[in-house]
Amino acid sequence: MNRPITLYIIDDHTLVTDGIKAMLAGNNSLTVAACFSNGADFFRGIKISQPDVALIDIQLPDMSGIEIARILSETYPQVKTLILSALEDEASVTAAIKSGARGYLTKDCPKDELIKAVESVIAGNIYFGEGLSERMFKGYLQKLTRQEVPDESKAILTDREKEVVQLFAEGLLYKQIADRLQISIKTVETHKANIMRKLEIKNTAELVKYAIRQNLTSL
Amino acid sequence: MNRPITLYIIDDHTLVTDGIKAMLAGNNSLTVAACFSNGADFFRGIKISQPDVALIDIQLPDMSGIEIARILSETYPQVKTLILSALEDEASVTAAIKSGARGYLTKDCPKDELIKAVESVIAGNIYFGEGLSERMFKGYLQKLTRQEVPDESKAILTDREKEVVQLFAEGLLYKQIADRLQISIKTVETHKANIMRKLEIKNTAELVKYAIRQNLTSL
DNA sequence: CTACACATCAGGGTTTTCCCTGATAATAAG
DNA sequence: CTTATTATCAGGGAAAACCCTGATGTGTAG
Repeated sequence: MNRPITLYIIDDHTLVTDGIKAMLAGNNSLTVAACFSNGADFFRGIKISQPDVALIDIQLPDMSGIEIARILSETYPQVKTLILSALEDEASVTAAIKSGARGYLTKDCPKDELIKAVESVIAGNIYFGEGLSERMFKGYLQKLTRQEVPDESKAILTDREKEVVQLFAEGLLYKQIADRLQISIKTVETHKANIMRKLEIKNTAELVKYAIRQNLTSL
Repeated sequence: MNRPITLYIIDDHTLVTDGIKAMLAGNNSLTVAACFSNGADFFRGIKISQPDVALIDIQLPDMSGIEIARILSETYPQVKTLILSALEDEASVTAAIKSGARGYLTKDCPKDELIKAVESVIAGNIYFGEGLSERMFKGYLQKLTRQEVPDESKAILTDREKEVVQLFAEGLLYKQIADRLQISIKTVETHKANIMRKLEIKNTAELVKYAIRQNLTSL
């Protein structure tokens, strides 16, 4: 028999990691080598030994799973990464692939799919849950080759723009932001417009949510 | 040996439900009788047969776990409810207890804690994860008995106002909200003003954050 | 019956935001 | 040296949001 496939899980929800471990307990072709609850711990761990596959939750306390996948694909390209997410929005999926991940699983996938996904990426394939593969992947590939996918995880915003986002997310008015940053209202307007264009969002509510996701403001 | 404790799980993440099922597979004092991925299915199921404990995720596609707990405590008070959440903010915890839930577990709790929690609520206790019990519960009790703290979880908002909050948090304009709710812009203005006064907030950013905390909109 | 909360709406004015078309300077990259 | 990016700013008008005062009908609890 072959050496079992080793798996690292990066997820801060013990119930999820324990659950996966329990599910794979009887499976001797797949073993959970280690679990990490945040990015920092994971990177410490991977220096010591590398798994075949890393199953990474997208939402982590210290950094985004996408960011981890990106770094991982550069530093340990032989480690296949699978992104695990509660959501299934196109932006996250495309961001996941752009980051170098080999697959995208939602937490509401059937348990068999997890095993299938792991075996699939080990075999060198890219795996997406069910209908997702066809529905999104083709369209995505077209976009990818043309470099026109806006990738939130990469945060194309400049430092100044991030400051502005943060202050908007704190609820400040244009005038107040202008005073705080010692610039004119017009400049704040320009920044806001640029931010909205870059993030492809249309209202302040989305801006606030973006700021929260990026840890620019607290909930 | 006693009849095993029966458990219903309400969570739309199959990985979580399957995980818990797998974890409890070898435990014969506790069995997962059924899993539901949304509130509607759950209420259909509970009409047929009632479990001892319902483990309810706070974020569900059709309604809040808090709302389910509230209804459940009124219609089937003998069913003990445990709220399962990814977050651990005070507002959610207090909301959980006010809704009639007997305990609050975060998804990053150790697996033993789940069993402990279930056994604890069956024994008639109220269970909170670790430090949470002392850190929050006492303060909460004080608030409850004195009714003098503006308690966000109490959500003094009317149903109509919650609808308005939700739509604002989705980024809709006054006009769009008016159209959606089939009322005039002036009425939307009134609702917004009342909401802001009640919540003691001064800007839309805070409103969005409130909506997110209350699960009225997604991040 | 009488409050009280709730949801509805109006007029009218002020403030803020949004949108458009511009411009300038500094700095970095090619 | 040219080009791109970033950060800065202006004018002017349209749209939206905000603020204040006030009103009506419908329930519901005492």
